[in-house]
Amino acid sequence: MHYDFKAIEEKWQKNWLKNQSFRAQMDPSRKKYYLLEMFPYPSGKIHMGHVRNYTIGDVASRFKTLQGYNVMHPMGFDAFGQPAENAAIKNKTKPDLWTHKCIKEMETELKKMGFSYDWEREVSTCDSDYYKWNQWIFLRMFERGLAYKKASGVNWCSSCQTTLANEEVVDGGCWRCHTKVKQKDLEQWYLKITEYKERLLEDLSQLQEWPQRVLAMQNNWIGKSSGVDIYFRLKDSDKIIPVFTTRADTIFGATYIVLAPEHPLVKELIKGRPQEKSVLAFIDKVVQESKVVRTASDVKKEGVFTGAFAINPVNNEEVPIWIADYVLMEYGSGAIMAVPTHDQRDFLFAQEHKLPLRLVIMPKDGSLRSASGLKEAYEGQGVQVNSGEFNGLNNLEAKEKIAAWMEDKRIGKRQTHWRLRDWLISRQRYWGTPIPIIYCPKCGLVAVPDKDLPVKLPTEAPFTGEGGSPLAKVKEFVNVTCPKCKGAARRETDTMATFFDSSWYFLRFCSPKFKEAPFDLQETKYWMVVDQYIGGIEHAILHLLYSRFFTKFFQDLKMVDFNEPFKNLLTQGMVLKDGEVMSKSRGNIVDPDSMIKDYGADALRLFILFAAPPDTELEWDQRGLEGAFKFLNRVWRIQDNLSEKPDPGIYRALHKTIKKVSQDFGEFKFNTAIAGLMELTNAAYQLGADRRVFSQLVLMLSPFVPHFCEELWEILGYKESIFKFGWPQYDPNLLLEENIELPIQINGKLRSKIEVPRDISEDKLKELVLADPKVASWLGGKPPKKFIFVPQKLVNIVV
RNA sequence: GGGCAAGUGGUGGAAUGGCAUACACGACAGACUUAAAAUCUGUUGGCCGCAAGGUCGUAAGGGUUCGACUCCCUUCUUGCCCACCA
Repeated sequence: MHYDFKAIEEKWQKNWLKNQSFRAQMDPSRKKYYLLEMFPYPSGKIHMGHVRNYTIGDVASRFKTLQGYNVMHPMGFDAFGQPAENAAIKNKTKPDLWTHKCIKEMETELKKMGFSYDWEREVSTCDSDYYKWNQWIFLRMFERGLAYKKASGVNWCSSCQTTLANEEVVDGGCWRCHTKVKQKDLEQWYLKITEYKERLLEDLSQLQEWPQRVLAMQNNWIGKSSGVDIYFRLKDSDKIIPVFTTRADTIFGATYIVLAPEHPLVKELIKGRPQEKSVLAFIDKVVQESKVVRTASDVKKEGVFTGAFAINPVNNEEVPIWIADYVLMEYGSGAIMAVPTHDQRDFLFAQEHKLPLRLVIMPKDGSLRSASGLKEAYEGQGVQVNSGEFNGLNNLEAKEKIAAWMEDKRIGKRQTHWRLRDWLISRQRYWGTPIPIIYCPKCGLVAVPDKDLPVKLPTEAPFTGEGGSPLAKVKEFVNVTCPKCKGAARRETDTMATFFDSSWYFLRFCSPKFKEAPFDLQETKYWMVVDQYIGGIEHAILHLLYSRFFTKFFQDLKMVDFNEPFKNLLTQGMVLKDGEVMSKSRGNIVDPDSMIKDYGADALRLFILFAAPPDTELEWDQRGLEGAFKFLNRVWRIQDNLSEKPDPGIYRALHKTIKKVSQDFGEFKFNTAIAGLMELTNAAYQLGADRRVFSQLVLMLSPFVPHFCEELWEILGYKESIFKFGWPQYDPNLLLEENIELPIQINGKLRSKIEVPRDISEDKLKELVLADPKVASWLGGKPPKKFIFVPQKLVNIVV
């Protein structure tokens, strides 16, 4: 028979709710711990990824509670977004009703897992109490010029008359009707995150506890790149074309330059030339192409000659000016110098269009002496050749010297470019936060006054997934009076990207019901920063970058007094089945709910933590879950066999386990912590255990399997919840053994073992070891060459 | 193309310079049982050997070291992220 997990789990879930066991209150006399897991999109059902993420968080939270911290562990819902619109269309309901129904269902599922959330702090981003503050924050950014409007290209489906997210472009076509997706210019709202690029980059160095991988990804995304803008002059003109390069050392090998099709100088360059028509046709073709298609990696580089020439300022050579689709207007200066000998892309382009090559860097091994017969670009280091006064220099050295020389002669300037772009937040969708702006024919762009917030999302809107922004069709919403001149005006009908909502929710959790501002200064002073943040690697870039950006913005407004929101970050690994990511489309989902039904939430929690360390992939194994369940039953049965006088060895085992498990907890090594507790359980079977030893075992298990342990704790006679007790301490004296067993190696290979007093002297040990018959036979009568003794570790003899 | 991880028994994994394979799953055997399940107790990296023991062994190759799964170099493979970024 197994323990009655169903009754026990229900009993304690009710008990925790009734006693508000996880209610967190500000208390300056106690040390706080803010533990946060990335809040979910309310799809209705939790999946194994959620179970893993939230179990890791729950265990850490309960451990910190036992350690005596004042723990805040909140939960909420990232409730705006397109899936609700799609589901509403499909199920003929409203996004509002559908979302709230899903939230209810998801709360129930989370409670069934026994997670220790403070439900009093719950927030949903789709509630006007929350999104009001999105609008408020947006207006503060608008006032400072950090929220601004500009025309930009979007993916456009001319058949559905709607914009498409990049994910909705499938093989260059609309996901719904397969019409070829085009690029269309629309006026869109942006946030000027680029204003914070230096701080976002520099402050990464403060985030010592973040995974290297995430730091590297953020670093790449921000993409600081140092190089030189070189000023090419247009032939027979005073016009200057700056080109950006990180390889100034190759400037003498530039045999042509290439402009982006959108480059403002292009039209002027080609005017009246025989090439004008064909160039314009090419530009038309490229510009219309959606960005998704244009930047697809397998596309061949295409380009045309403009008929114009420019002058290379270092040697006054004439070089042809080309236009090609692989040069992007948004990066650098929208123009590049091409050095086919030392850049692979330029090399391929030059081959295709029969453009000349010139070697300027010679590898030191002499394997390459001229550009003829070159099969691919040489991108390695070497010595400068064909480079005027810089010949003979190492190219790395030359790179610096050439840059300085060009600045001197005013033909170039050192320049830093960034990959980071401003953040497009406009969405032509219904289910999101309305952007609080009014367009007045007289006053122009007018901010909605704070006192009129929130701008509420109308409950009804004709959203069909086609035909542009749904809010634009709601007359009562669109038609307003201008707050300034009281004349007729119209509202902005775009909504905000949902990443906006999630960029500050961790601050709202500190004071979720606060009415005067997005968050209460006193509360954030106490609770922030988030001590431990846990979530999926898929948010390594955007969500974390945006949250860091918002935090720095609040810091500038003096709304917070720190510059980074998340001290520690743990990115949990994915849950796999048969080596593949669990997903609906693959049809390899294991439903947590049915696992809870068969084995209980505690067994599920235990398995998912035991099967792999939190930050690596986890392979689902049904038999592993059964194993976890069997282990719990094994622990359960100890209570029937408690003995008054167990073998004293059990006490040493207990204290060893306390030490190991405490250490492992601190490093999030839950799998080895559980292994340690299994060993202690095995020892209890072999050596017997008394009530005290058993209690401590239960106490250490409680963060993993809380219902199970609360029940045993009560059976053991304790009157209060197990989580009101302290984490056990180990006695170092109990860990010391009189005699220890030392391995003896001969030439690094284990050959024998010897039992000696733990604090034995080297001389005494040597005597004993050399007398060992096995050692003697290996020595063969000769004295050892070397005798290495690592106290309390091992002995190694070299013969 | 760039970046970051990782590669250990039949399987998930442990050990981050000092006894390779902890813990678990699976398999095999024994006890209990009329029997099965459950439970308890053992055995379980390969090869040679009746055994004692020997020998090989952490993707491949090299190096550092008394000693390497662990550090360094080269190569291969897999996963993730970024990418016409000049």
